[in-house]
Amino acid sequence: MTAPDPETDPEAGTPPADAAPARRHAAGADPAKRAQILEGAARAFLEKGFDAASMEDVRRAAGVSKGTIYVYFADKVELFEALVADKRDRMFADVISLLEEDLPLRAKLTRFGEALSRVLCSEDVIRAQRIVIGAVARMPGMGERFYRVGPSRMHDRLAALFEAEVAAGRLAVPDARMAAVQFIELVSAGVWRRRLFCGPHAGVEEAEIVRTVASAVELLLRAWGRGEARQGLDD
Amino acid sequence: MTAPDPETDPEAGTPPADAAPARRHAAGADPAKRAQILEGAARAFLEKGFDAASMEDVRRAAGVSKGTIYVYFADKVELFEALVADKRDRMFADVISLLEEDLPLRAKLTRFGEALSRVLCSEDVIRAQRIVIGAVARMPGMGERFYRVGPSRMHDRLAALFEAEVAAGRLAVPDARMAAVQFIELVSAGVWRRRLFCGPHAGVEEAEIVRTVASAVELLLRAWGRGEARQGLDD
Amino acid sequence: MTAPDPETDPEAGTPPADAAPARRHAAGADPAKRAQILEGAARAFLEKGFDAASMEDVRRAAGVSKGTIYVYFADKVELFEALVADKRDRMFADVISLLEEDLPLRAKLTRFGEALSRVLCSEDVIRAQRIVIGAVARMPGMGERFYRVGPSRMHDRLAALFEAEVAAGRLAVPDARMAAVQFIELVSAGVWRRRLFCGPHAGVEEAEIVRTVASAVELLLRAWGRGEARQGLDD
Amino acid sequence: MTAPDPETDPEAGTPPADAAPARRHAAGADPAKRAQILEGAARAFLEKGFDAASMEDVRRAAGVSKGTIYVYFADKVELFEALVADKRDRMFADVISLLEEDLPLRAKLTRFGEALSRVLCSEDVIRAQRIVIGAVARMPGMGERFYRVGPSRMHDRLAALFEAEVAAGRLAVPDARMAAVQFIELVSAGVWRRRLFCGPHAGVEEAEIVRTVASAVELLLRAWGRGEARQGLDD
DNA sequence: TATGAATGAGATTTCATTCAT
DNA sequence: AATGAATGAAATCTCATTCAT
Repeated sequence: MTAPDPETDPEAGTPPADAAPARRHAAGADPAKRAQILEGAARAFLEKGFDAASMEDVRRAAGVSKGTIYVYFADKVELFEALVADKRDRMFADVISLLEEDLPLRAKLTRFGEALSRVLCSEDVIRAQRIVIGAVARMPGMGERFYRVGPSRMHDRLAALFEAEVAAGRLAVPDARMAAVQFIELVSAGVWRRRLFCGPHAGVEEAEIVRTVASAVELLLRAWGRGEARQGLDD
Repeated sequence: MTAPDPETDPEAGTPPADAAPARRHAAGADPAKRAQILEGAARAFLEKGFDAASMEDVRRAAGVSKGTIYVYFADKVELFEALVADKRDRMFADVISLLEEDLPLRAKLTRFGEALSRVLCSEDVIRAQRIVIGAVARMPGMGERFYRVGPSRMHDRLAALFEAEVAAGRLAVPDARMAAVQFIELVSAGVWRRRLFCGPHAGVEEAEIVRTVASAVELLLRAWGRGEARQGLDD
Repeated sequence: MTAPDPETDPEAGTPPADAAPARRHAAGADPAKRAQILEGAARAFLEKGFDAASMEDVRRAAGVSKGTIYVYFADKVELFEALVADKRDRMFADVISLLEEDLPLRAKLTRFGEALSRVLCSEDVIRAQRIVIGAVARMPGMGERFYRVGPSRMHDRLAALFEAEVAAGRLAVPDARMAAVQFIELVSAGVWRRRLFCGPHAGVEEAEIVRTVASAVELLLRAWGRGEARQGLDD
Repeated sequence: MTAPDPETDPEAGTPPADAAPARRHAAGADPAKRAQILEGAARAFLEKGFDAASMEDVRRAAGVSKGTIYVYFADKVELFEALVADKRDRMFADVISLLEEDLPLRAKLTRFGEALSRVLCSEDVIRAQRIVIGAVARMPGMGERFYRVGPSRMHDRLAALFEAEVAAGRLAVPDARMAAVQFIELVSAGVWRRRLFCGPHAGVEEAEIVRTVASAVELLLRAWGRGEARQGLDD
């Protein structure tokens, strides 16, 4: 389901780490060192951005030598792309899994919406998105992969859910994918975009997220909810 | 109404060109040359991004000498901020003015939504937004000003419109501002975010925008429309 | 006596200012404007040094346009050399004139020594000397002219005085010029060199100068004084 | 006695080269490379002066890359200050040591005076002094350190010697420090100052130095010498 | 003749990348 | 295989000088 996309998985092609209990890894093939570098890179890039962070910053944060970084990654761009690929997958998997839970529609949408909104608008993730967006001009492939693995996959899952609900007679959406896209937009309506452009506004956000998601759910159900899904809507 | 905010208007403070019938402009005060530099800067920055575009790129695109650029702008950051301030105001004013037109609600929302979505998702504006977002970490003020003059002002106008419609009995939204924020999010649902991360997908976008805006209007009216505003909704 | 050395007088060759009461001067020939530029240059160079002072600093201090400066002086170096030539002459003339006064030897040497030391060690003159010395590598002629017009001329005058005193039987120096050189060195012994390398030490200098000159006079007269010139020396 | 002043010793703080038997030096810690850079800097600065010599000149003279220079020295000023500190200490130590020799007063003063005068008036040292003096306005600390380590320390040593001679009945100076300052001024009387302002006058200097120092010694002893120290003075 | 906006060569400094150890 | 000192291209910015007005 979240099997690594060979095109985007930088580890593809390296011998399986456990093939032999070798004491020594081939050049650039020690997964622990690779992870260590990525961790340092994450710290350095998140703090300063892609251009402003120097390879020296990365080296210092990772605690390895510069030469080693270049054994594992061909250049700064490849390191950054690998880093994004790495974080990306982790980030979205958890949120998507919320859609698999067995809950009433309204509750499921609410939990999913809040989780997604919290993640997307958290300081670190906002910074990461800013950096990725800012780098799209120079690394177009990376942006597209990010979108495909993240938002786009989310749209697919949610659309499938909506189709099931339509089949079950609890929703009357004429276009499940459009509705899914709209819902995902609505759960961070006003918050995500603002956070992208503005610094964090001291702590107000959790309440805002709850309110925004509730409003998104209500808007959706009021427009397209049927049967039990309309319960509690003062019509 | 859209009078230039003195704090954000980069041209504010330059002596009026007609104070004296001087043929010669003061240093850094020739509006034509200033515009020429900004035009070159726009080309250079839009093509490569803030960091990747060098002042030499700007110079070449603008067709002036490096020294001249530094007569008009103290440094690269100031040049970029001036450029953003310059484009920003022009960009949003037109769209907002569509809300003043005398049209039925559904038509007005559709026209406004399409215009906004077209602007926000056009190649140049997307590039500009990517660069601004990518630069927020280093120039926080600029991002905030952009948001305030653009999206935020839009929210205000649309919320006012919704309140008037509520008073007129054509809408039943419980929270006009939330609804405004949601609508603005919906008119480019799925498109804006995708464009931020991905390159242009040759030509498909106009149709997508029309479809998306129509869906946004329907969702809103289906949920909160009253009286004549519900006409045409197959309930 | 202090007639302008044609080689060093930058005004040489310009038509006499009063030849005709012309309303308009030839290009670069208005002595008032020339003086105005030199005055501004003095302020700018004394404050920042030759390299650190920009022609813009000079222009601002002088209150003329850049173009005008270049009408009067071919380049920055020529301006500086003219400035030095200008100040130089004024500076030394007053001190030398003290040697012409009709006073007993001891008093004359004391007055002359103190005046010389005060001038040479005053903040502005120290700054000027630092700048000239620092510029010798690039403008060797200027340093030599400065030395010839200043210290060297001083040596000549004082040597002549000493010879007269020898003839009068009040001094027994075997080498009048050497004695003159020594005396001039002694009147600012320890002070001038220190001031060249160090910043001003709040106010202590006047007392130090008096003490130093007194000691210089005593040393000279104790070694070479004869007759009445030895009065007051506790032998 | 001439132990390096930690504040002014640029090599202080570098890890001892033998802490580990490492073949490889830490960044900016290879003394040979450091010396190579300083050597190049000396050539470049002595030839052109501080401002006129570019880092490119230094790089060329040193035969290293520009990046390497900036590994060893934070910027141009720090490089220059390190260079001055480096030469300064070497320069004065030798001369001062001459005062420790066991010789009759007259011979000791003569040898010391000639050595000092030769050093201070040699072409390279004169150039160095010009540059330091020219840079005092921008780097006041450096000028003061130069004076303290050089002339000022010299005054102290010589004053101590004079005091010992007074105690031994061979000198009757009323103020040993003043006499020391005077003597140091006298040994290069007329030469040092002239050299500061003027270029080298082919080879005449050695004879001039001998003559000047002899005259200085005679002046001092004639004024203040007692007992055996007066031998040879035709009174 | 005086002006000052424009010029562009050149200055200092940074940093992604390499390669001898 | 890992290291990190060295590299040098390229970036930003300054300023002496020119020339159209």
